[in-house]
Amino acid sequence: MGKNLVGNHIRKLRFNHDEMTQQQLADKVGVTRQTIVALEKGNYSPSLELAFRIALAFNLPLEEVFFYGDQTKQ
Amino acid sequence: MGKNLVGNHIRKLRFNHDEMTQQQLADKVGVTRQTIVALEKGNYSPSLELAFRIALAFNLPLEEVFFYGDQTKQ
DNA sequence: ACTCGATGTATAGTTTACCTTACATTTAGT
DNA sequence: ACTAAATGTAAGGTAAACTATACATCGAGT
Repeated sequence: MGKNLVGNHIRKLRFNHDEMTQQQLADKVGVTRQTIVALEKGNYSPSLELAFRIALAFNLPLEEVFFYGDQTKQ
Repeated sequence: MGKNLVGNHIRKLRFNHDEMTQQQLADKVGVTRQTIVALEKGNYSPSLELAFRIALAFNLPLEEVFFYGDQTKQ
């Protein structure tokens, strides 16, 4: 119940990005698949450093992948 | 020795922002002064959530406060 | 029917972000 | 000279991010 205030579009972006799999994204940004799973599920939000690497993996600015202010909006 | 790849402009921004003190910024974003000190010194990078709150405190997009890719550049 | 890749879930362990407290140093004001 | 605000530094503790391993489920091919 971490009251996670940060959301993300990782799952959506993975599919827009040539059907990238969790494992492929994990490898690309240098974490384990478990971490990607947890982020997609919203279990916790990533470190800033990891957030930057994920944004880079999608060639997007960080704020188009992650957003502050509750929920699935935006 | 965290090999911190994320840098920030917090100290600079504090002075541009009506001479805001470490303590004032800490209060505004809901952490202790020690955390601000550590961030300014580059001891570690903040959580994504805290990064968002700090950017909000300066009324700037996150990527104008924090940057990825080594060093004092940018 | 069988295999295999992708995903979901769980548990235990390490690392690091952040807190608390405390004290020392510098600078400005009186 | 004294005080007080702002900053630097350090040590011990908690919580959350992340790893490692393991197993289970589901869908697509063959």
